[in-house]
Amino acid sequence: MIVRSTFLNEAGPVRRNLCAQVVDRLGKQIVGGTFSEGQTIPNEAVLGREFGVSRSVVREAVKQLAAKGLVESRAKTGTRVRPRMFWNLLDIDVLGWRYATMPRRDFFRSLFEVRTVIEPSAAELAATKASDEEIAALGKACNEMEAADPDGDDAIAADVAFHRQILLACHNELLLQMGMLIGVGLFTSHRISTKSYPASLPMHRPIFEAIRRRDPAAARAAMQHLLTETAAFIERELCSDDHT
Amino acid sequence: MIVRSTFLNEAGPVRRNLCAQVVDRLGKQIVGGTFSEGQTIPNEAVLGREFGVSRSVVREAVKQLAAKGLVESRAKTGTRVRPRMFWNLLDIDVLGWRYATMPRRDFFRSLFEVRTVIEPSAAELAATKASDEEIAALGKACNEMEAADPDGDDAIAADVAFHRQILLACHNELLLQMGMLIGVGLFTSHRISTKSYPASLPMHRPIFEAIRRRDPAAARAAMQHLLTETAAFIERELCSDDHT
DNA sequence: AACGATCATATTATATGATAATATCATCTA
DNA sequence: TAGATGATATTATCATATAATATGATCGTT
Repeated sequence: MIVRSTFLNEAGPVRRNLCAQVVDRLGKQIVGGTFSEGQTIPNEAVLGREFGVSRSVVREAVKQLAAKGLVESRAKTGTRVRPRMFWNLLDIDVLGWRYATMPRRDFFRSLFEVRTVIEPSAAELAATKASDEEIAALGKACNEMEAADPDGDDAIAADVAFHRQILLACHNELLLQMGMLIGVGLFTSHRISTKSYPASLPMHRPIFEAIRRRDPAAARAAMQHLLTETAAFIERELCSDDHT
Repeated sequence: MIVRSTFLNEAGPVRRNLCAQVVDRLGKQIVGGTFSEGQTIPNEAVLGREFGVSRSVVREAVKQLAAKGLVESRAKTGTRVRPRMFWNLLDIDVLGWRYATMPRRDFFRSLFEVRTVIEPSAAELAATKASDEEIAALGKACNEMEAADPDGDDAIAADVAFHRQILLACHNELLLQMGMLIGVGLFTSHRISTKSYPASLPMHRPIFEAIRRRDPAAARAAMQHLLTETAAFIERELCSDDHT
């Protein structure tokens, strides 16, 4: 049942520890709602049988999920799912599981709200603090966006790189990491709505130009514009598509 | 050497698992710089002897640290500290360890930069989306801030509650969790600079009033004002104090 | 000498089984 | 009914053994 991925070193789903696999599967189940809040999940021995691994592996996996705030284990009581409120959504895994199981529309709205909070301010900050090298890198990212095949993976990568470079220019590690969360969201976006890329593409260069001119207000405005327009575009697309 | 905290149920340092203790101690060491980037930490057996616990406990702890991005373990190679860039700073533990070992001035600047990015936008958003109940709660938090003894713990708690309530009113789980990170920072702030509380207190009510009037622009401006002034106040205080 | 294959070794990865700690629940007693 | 007591299930910790695997050494070939 379990694929011993140890033996597949090729392309496929990255070669990983059994423990990591269990974390992933259990995590998905919990975030996906197989077990509801407050419910106790099967005990370690049962999970071990279910996943085809030893109790030690299950334990290590459960500990990791506990560190992510998903569950809490206590002797005799068992391990129970903590209220969603305590889930560490800023954990990249949790976020991924969440994005994967969320209704599309909710996902987009939530993502763009966060982007709207962070990115315009970040652009403003970057216009103040960016070094010449960072500005050059941003220009390069801009070029790569324009050069990439809109339907290929390079396009996504270039888009993510552009936004990441702005955060990088803020010289603030916390902001940078928040940006990486947004990056995860962007990847998910692209996978769902391919048409938004060509639409948003021309709005990127003005952001770069503003930052290069060291014009914070213009940078903020340009980023704000990009986000507003892109959000509206995707909203329309979702409307015409279906009503998931 | 190790205190079996299982036996002390009193006030003291919260009763916790051995595993959690090891996570905490090892985590602090790593973030604090006892081991530098790329360096391999002692193997599981040695760490076990050092902390006075079995290898299994060390393993579970190391797995958790790996989940936080601090280390990476591979067979034969051992467990090595990952580059700081990969550390999951958005993890509440990592952030705490980091704040504790950072120079004060850097800490404050970084914190206020993040707050300036998030909170004005959040205030704006809250003015749009807050429910009547949430506005009432915000008002209550405001009253409690004004009523609290400026030197007591209640003051900090009320301050954190106020800012948290604004994030809560945004109805966005990601923003809320980012806010909780700021909360951790606020606690640290208060512990270092007690004098900033009375200074910032009168700037809170205008924020509440703006949100109650559903005036997004005013809410943003009021929050911006609070942050700018408080940051300046603390900067001055640090200057006159010492040069850590 | 340079290079590649092979093997020894150290370390983590996984498995297994035993004991301790502890929260829940039923039962008993006042 | 309330409180104490004990049985029980489950996690917490420990100890030990085996497997997998990456590093570095050794050796042989060119």
